[in-house]
Amino acid sequence: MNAPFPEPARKDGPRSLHQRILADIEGAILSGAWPPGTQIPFEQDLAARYGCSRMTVNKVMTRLVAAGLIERRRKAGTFVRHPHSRSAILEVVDVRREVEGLGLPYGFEILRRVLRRSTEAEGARLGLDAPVDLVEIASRHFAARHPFCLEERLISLKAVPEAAAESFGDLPPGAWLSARVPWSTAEHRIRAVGADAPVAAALMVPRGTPCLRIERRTWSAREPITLVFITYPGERHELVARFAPG
Amino acid sequence: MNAPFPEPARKDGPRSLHQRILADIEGAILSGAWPPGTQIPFEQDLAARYGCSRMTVNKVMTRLVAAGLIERRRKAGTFVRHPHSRSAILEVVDVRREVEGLGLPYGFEILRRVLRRSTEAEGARLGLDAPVDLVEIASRHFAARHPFCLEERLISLKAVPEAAAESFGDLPPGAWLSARVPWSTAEHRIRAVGADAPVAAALMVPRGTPCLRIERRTWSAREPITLVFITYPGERHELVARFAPG
DNA sequence: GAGTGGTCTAGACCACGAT
DNA sequence: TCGTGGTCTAGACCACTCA
Repeated sequence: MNAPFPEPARKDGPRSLHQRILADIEGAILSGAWPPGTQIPFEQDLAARYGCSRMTVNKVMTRLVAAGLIERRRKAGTFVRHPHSRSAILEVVDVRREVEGLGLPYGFEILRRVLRRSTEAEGARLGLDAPVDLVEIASRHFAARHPFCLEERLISLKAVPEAAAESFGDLPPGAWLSARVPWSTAEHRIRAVGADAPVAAALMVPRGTPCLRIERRTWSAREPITLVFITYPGERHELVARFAPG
Repeated sequence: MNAPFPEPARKDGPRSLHQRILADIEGAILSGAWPPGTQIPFEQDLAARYGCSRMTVNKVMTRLVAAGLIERRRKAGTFVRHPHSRSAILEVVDVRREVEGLGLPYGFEILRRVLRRSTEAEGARLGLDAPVDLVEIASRHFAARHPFCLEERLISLKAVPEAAAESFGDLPPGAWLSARVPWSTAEHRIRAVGADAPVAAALMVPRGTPCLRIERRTWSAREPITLVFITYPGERHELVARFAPG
């Protein structure tokens, strides 16, 4: 879990030294070259490597801590943080926590799991140039034995080959992915929809019931990882986000 | 538009010097003591004021720039930035831009405007200890002469006394507020709802139509500013947010 | 106890841009 | 032109925490 020095990112671009160091380290983390838990070289070593003073490296590290990409412990060193969310809107992907946060027992069930090639429409949604192999997983999350939400997910096997061999019997795909794959960008699209027949059946509500539907796409350095639709039944479910300006 | 030195925030708390400086300046901006456009004292003056080196002040300023609270121009100085949004989820409050971004002509109409005292339920929602005077405004936004969304808003006159005299005939309340009041925290709650009778009438859709409803609350340094519900009809409307980890 | 990060200094030179 | 921010140095001391 130790990292060598980061590969210099691009020769062009960054004017200042600390911007270059920042780009190198950020690149190593977001590309997956330094997966979560990796120990980053010490400030002194990085300073020597870049031929600069410790202060310059420290400024970069301070920014990375503020950005939530790394955590630091005195004497122990600096480590790549595990993926995390910044707002409740993002935490929705960990449905288990959401349910348990309500004080309800959590349940989980796989409805469908298929290995196949991406269709043209999916390729467009995922921003693909050419079709890729993927896993399609439909699953249901329960709270106190009642359907809580429906999850329909595609995982690109080009980005995450291990997903082909995973049954997701124990760990829901969202949690499995977030523990394994670092991501650089995510996009949410949130809509109100009326339940169509399959959704109504899965969630056990009348057809036409207003549902909150979240589409989430995740990339790692331009490579699409996953596309997921999560559908919550009825008017009770709320998505909450808190912000500060900047 | 020039600022004196910032008032020290609290005597307790912040351990390190640059944390104290950060808290002071951030406090001055978010409290409204330094409104947008205010010129902040020069680095050298702040360093002298706090009895520290310029480097220490600079570290704070760099963080404030990264946070988007200030902008800096060589030779000119450092200024408090005008309020801005970080994601499309926040930009939703400027419905006009949203509509014009679709290439459609924008329209706006006030349905109701009432000066009154807050009810108990509203006080709870706003996090008030005691009732306050407020303005209640219902308005409708149009795209290409079709109802685009319904806006139901409360503005606290304790936080924004000028709102009592404002008719909102020209400028929608959202735009009026964001140009005037700095905010420190906002909270969104997003739900799917079926249109009830008044909503169905205002948006000209059948009752029960799934609608996306956003509740947005905004505070300035613990003082509630506004509570607004925005309801979009049907399944076509999407809320989009893009994130990077950290 | 020793090594790490946390913080800070008192300078320095440069580039930009307002005047 | 020349004052401002942008960047960087080569040290320093301290506190925490792991071994």
